[in-house]
Amino acid sequence: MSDPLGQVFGALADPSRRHVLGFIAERGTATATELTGELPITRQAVAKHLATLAGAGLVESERQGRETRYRLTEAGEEWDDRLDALRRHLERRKP
Amino acid sequence: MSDPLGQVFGALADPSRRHVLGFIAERGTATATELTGELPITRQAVAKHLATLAGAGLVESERQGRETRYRLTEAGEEWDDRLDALRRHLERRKP
DNA sequence: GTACCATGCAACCATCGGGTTGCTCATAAT
DNA sequence: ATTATGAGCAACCCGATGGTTGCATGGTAC
Repeated sequence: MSDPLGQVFGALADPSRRHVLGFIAERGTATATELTGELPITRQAVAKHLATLAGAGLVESERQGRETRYRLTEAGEEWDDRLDALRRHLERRKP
Repeated sequence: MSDPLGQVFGALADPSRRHVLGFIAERGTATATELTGELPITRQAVAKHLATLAGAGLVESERQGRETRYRLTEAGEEWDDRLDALRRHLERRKP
């Protein structure tokens, strides 16, 4: 809908989605079923989250045989970094 | 609900809310009714947006007589700056 | 070829979110 | 004292969202 910033913020607003982003970031790549083991939700729910992240341009997929591997886009990597920075920013400023 | 980052991202996901943030940023301070003139929505809708922004810690209010003036918190100012930077970031990388 | 495994798709459900209208309350302004 | 203005409920509407279950499909492995 032509509100790129809105889509990105919307995507990052959900904790599961941030977790997914972080997990892919440290693994380099992941599939929906792999991610499912990491979260207390079904594979289909994970798939939806991945679709949202893809819609926001943070993640992209490539089908390899019977599985679909996701990896971060450049924007996704930038945001993963920013998230780290933000978390540290919060830690430092709170206690 | 103890997901500070989520609340902030959620707050920033909405264009009206980003507009409100920017408007207060350049004015220094604003009331709900003032803001209403800036957006195609009712005063009550604006009030809800302000409540959301306040909940995310981006804005704070102070009642002065019969009006309630809102201004940015420190976090709010930081985010307003980051938003500017992000927009410029997007402009530069797209065309 | 048969069985298995990761996906994809669709319907459905409950909650949330952005928005509205309508009314009351308190503080100015006259 | 009356009126006008700004704010604060509360109830309601409806579309989006996070989640589920159930089933169909297409590769892989035997």
